Amino acid sequence: MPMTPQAADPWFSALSPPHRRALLERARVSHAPVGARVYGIGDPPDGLWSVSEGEVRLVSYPAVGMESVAMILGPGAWFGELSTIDGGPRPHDAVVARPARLLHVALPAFAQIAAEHPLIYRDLGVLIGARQRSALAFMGHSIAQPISVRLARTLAGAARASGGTEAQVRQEDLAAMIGVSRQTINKELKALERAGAIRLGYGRIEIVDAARLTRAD
Amino acid sequence: MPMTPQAADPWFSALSPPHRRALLERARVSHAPVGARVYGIGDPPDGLWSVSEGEVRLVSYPAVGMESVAMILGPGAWFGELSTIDGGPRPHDAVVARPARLLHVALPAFAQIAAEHPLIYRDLGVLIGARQRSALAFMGHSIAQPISVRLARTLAGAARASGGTEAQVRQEDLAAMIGVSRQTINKELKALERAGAIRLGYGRIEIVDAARLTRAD
DNA sequence: CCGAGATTGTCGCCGAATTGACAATTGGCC
DNA sequence: GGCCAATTGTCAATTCGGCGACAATCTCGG
Repeated sequence: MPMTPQAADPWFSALSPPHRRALLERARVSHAPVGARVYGIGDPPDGLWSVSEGEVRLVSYPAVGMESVAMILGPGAWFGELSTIDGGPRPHDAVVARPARLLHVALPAFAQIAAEHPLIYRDLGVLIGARQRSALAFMGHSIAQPISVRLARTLAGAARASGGTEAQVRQEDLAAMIGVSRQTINKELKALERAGAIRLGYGRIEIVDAARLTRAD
Repeated sequence: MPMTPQAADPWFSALSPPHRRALLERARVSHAPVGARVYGIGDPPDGLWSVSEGEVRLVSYPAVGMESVAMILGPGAWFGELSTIDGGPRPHDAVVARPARLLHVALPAFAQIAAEHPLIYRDLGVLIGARQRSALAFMGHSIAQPISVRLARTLAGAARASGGTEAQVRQEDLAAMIGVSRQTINKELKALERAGAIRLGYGRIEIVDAARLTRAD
């Protein structure tokens, strides 16, 4: 595990060296235990964040009493860019799912970076664009693809975020991400396990055969 | 109807005057008939566009033989920002739905603007951010809200895009936008009509009582 | 003015997913 | 080590929306 997992992130590693350096220099390190809320939905912006270690999840509440995990962020991922660029309220809760070391570029620090490197806004736009492309792909799937396919992609994504072959999610989380009931997810997962693609555990799912998983049939 | 409907667009009108001027100065006017494709899905970026008159729709194809209208753009709306900032392929087809006058800021022109006004990238990021917030809201609804609510919001949005109280969409388009069958949409529309919220026509839907429409129950 | 194609209105049947319920299993904590 | 809460596994009943089909209505172009 490298000292700077940010180097493994496609967005961050594509930045120009001065921009990379500026972000890292202005960032403060902090640690947060499981359950901590980095920021809450509706909060005013407080700058840009990155996960160095552990896991952060962006969750929203589409209806009262319902919780939906929108994104799982592992080491190297940057987040909080939307409110940072447009100044609007946070669209998600960001909660720590596994003990985390975080980088935080506070809003004044970001403003200083921007004053020195105005093109940092272009980078931020590219990051939002990447999120937008993910969102578009997700919407396409949710309308057109059967549950088995969506489940397979969600599983693969969750495992990739954690950087391994294991997704630490409850079946109920998967259900909320995809928008179906837990019972339906359980049935599909059992089918995937019978097919030898995954192995089911308590609060975690191990991916045994990634090829068979994504070749959803 | 003003000479520059762009002034009515919240994004464009919030730009700094120099940025506004730069975009308008570098833009070329063009006209396009119904059915014309401004750009196609997968195309390399060719710059930024805006609707001056008429209507453009962004459509995607989540599955073979399936067509889904993602967004309806009326006078004043700017589009094409995603590929312009990240250089990636177009995520949609942009097709003309009503005879249109368009503004086009070609990629080299945009590069010149950016060289002179680097902060234009911030504006572009804000525009993508607005789209991202819409997408997040949409995803929340599509998972959690009943069809009647999603239909009401989609109708309201379609009418607003056209700048009036009438949405020029086929029921089949609504079905594809929301992700249900045309028959289901028809049933819900009939219910809304009985409730006095809308009036149904051939290829168009008139909104009679916007309050009753959004107070979906 | 009229015909062809497009769009809407409405069946009934069927399959899939939700709901509600409950037992079995697991993991953490005192 | 043992208890409690959380999670998983599974069932039956029921509802909801999809699909195929077809008539009715509308629009547009010749």
